[in-house]
Formats: sequence, structure tokens, C-alpha cells
Amino acid sequence: MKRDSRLSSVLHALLHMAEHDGPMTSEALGLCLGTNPVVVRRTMGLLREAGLVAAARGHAGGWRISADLTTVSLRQLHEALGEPAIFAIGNRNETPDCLVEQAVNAALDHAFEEAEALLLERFAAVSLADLAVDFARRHAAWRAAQE
Amino acid sequence: MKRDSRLSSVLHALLHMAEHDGPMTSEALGLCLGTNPVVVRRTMGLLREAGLVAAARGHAGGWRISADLTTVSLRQLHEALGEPAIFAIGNRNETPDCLVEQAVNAALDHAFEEAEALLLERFAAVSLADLAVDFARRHAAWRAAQE
DNA sequence: CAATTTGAAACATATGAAGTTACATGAAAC
DNA sequence: GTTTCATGTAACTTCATATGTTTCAAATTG
Repeated sequence: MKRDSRLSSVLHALLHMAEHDGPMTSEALGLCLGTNPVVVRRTMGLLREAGLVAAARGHAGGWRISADLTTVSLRQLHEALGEPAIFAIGNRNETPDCLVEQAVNAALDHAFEEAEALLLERFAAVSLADLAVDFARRHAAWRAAQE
Repeated sequence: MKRDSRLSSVLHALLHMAEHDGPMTSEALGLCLGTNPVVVRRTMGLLREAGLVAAARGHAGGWRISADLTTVSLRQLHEALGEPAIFAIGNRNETPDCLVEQAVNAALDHAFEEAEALLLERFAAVSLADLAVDFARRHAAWRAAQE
């Protein structure tokens, strides 16, 4: 199963935007992410619809963050992306007639629901500002190591 | 992304086997699961390698459980299936040079590791015997509802 | 008007789970 | 011992879907 890496992508893009003065074009972001500008527009477009970023066309256009970094959590970004499926494992049949399969589904669903709740709770607890701080720490450590 | 439903499948198969006297053929299990006998053999073969089931060829052959239902947990089954990837969401690049992406990966990895640990813990706490009990309960309720 | 940039549709590629076909191997029945 | 039944396994096809690509319209700026 191919994994959905859009959450990772938009975080990467947003932090680059946060470190950058002025708007960044899809092409510039595509270079940072190692992907195509159209893929950037497609994914960032979902964040635009959620009001997290704004896009401007034409000369000096591009993408900029239109929200407070301290208030945007990973969970909000996950939601902005349309809450894609979290698990690569699932039930064979979600609405079985077979009582055996119903018992199996109930047990698996329960475990997955707990894990999902924990994951979303952790996502909600991390903001873009937290990531920016972590990046700054790594950057300082990297600069120190260059000496 | 297409979800891996093998854990769900083998649980369904194992509970039918537990309710059934004597070995069950791949064809019979395929009918229970709504799939092809070859798919059953392919998947059950992994459980055979883990020593959880045994297969006999020829007349009166088929699959039977070769372990104590109370000692086989969902986690053991997950392991027998080769510990397939749990999440449908992941990092774009697992070993990035970019410090921004490293910070992003660290945050996501941390959240996913916690959720994975919880899920596996829950899997470890549920045995086939537990599922058999739940099935029996559902079956009794169903019979009562038929009157 | 010309250059730049997003928006979006349409199509191509890649990956992996699941399904299918075909046949060899082994075990029991007769 | 031959027939029948069943697993073991390889090879191929199908299907879903994330990602990538091409193309062009629309909007904005110089």
C-alpha cells in the first residue's frame, strides 16, 4: 500500500514558508519538496480551502501562511487534507451478516479506534510553532557542528 | 490506498475453524470469507509457518488450529502475517538531508510510534478465545431474537 | 500587451493487495 | 496402483489509489 505523505509534505512546505520572507511559488516549494509544482498546488489548495494559507496569482504571487503558527495543529492540517484514512489495515467487510465476522470486526475496530484517538490527540497537541522551535534548535546545533 | 485485510480474514477463518469439527478445506474457508481458495492457502500458509495452524493434503485434508486458543493473541497473528505496515500515512522521505524535514519527521514519527505501541498492546491483550466468547454471546443473542 | 503564477482538468505511472489460472506434490479411498 | 481430493506455489491479471505529468484557462502585475 502506498502511503499518503501529504501531511508530511504540507508540514515541510509550511515550515519553509514560515522561514521565508514573502510568498513562495509552487515551483519554489516543489524544489524544496522534490516534487512537481502541480502536486504542490493540488495539496496546498486544500489548505487554502481551510483558510490556513492564501495564494496570489501573477507577478510576485505565490503562497503565504494566513494563520497564526501557534494555533495551527497537526490535527487541523490532517482535517484540512480531508481526514485521509490513517490505517493501512482494516476489516475485510465493514457490514457483514456473518456473526463471526461481526465479532472479529468489533474487536479490531475497538483497538483501531483507541489508537486513532491517541494519534489525533497527539496531533492536536503539536502546533506549527512547536515544529518551528524544534527546527530552530536543530539549525543551531547544525551551525555549532560546522565549526 | 487499498487496505490490508488479512488480519481480519485470518481471524474470521480461525473462528470458523474453532466452531467446526475436523479440518476445513481452503475451498470451504474461501466460501466463508467470500474469496478464492488460493488466497486462503496463501494467507493461512503464513500462519502455518508460525506454527499456529496445520494443513493436511488429500482426502479429509484441510486446515486445523494447532495452538491453544487462549494463548494466541491478535498480536501474534499480526506478527505471523509478517507485521505489515499499520499506517496509511507516512513521511515523504525517511532520511532527509533537509533540517526542516527532519523536524517534521521527528514530530510525526513520535506520534505514530505512540499510536502503534498502543495498538500492539491492545492486540496483545485479545486472544482467539476472547473472540470465541464474544461470538458465542452474539450467537446466543441472535437465537433469542429469532423467537 | 507580455510575463508570471495559480486553478483545474485530463491523463500517465507506480505500487501493492487481492484475485485468478495452472500445475506439481502428496495423501487417502477404492 | 490408479483415481480423487487437497495443499503448495509460481506466474499472471485486476483493481484501487497516491503521485506525477501535460496542458491550458484565468487572473494579476509590470
